[in-house]
Amino acid sequence: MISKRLSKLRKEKNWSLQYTANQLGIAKSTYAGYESGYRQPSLEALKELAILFETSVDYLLGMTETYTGERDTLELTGKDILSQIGLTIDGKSLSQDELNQFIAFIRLKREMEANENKG
Amino acid sequence: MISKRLSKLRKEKNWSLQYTANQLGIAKSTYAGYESGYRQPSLEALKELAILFETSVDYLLGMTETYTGERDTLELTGKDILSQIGLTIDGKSLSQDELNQFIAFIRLKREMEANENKG
DNA sequence: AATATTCGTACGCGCTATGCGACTTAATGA
DNA sequence: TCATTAAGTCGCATAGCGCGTACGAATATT
Repeated sequence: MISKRLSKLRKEKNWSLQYTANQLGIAKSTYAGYESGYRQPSLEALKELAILFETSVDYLLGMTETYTGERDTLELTGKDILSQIGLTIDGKSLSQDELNQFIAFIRLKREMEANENKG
Repeated sequence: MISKRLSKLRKEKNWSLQYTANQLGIAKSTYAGYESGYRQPSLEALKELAILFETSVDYLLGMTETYTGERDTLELTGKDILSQIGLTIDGKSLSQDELNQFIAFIRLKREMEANENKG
């Protein structure tokens, strides 16, 4: 069950086994074992998988059919978001300027990916 | 994390280790190992635990309800930060991949600014 | 065309740690 | 007092996790 869902999720993102394994910090053969059903991930690896694929552990294990779990979410484009919650990187707080640049960066990246998928 | 939650759930139901193990069809020492943190359940056992305690696997693993509203700052380089709080841009959730790129981007930007100040 | 790189798949090995039964200790009741 | 139940710990056998490695096929690079 978990193997099929992992395979499905990875292919949806057009990721290779090697790239996915790199993201997780594990060997390619290890991740490949998860997808083939030859291996089962440890609990720690399982959590990492859910985070990487933006889904829930319950979904990976086939406990639920719904894609995502119900985690608290924070919309970064929200007005005055930094006054609600301070965001830091390496202990140094993020400026609104930096956040705006990031949002623009992600929007551009997503747009480019969307164009790539067109062919 | 999982050990604490199991212990809490079992005590809420006033179940003994033996009774709980019987419900799961495993040895008492095995289940006791889960609660003490000495052992980790297999994925199959994990699912059974979630069913028995009428909860989710994500809760047992601490993927949900770990984010407390008390926190006023969020360190983005924190491990498994996205398991604590989902970040979205334009409603679409941010992947760990994208977050890593952002962190690298900000670090580079800060480094360049530091060099500019040198002269 | 020849070579190099990337992809998915599979195998063997070392070693961790899982699951079990047996044992101990403490608390409760007949 | 003895029996019963609960909780906790330990040693052992072995299942299986994670890794490196290697293969054929497909794609990219020269």
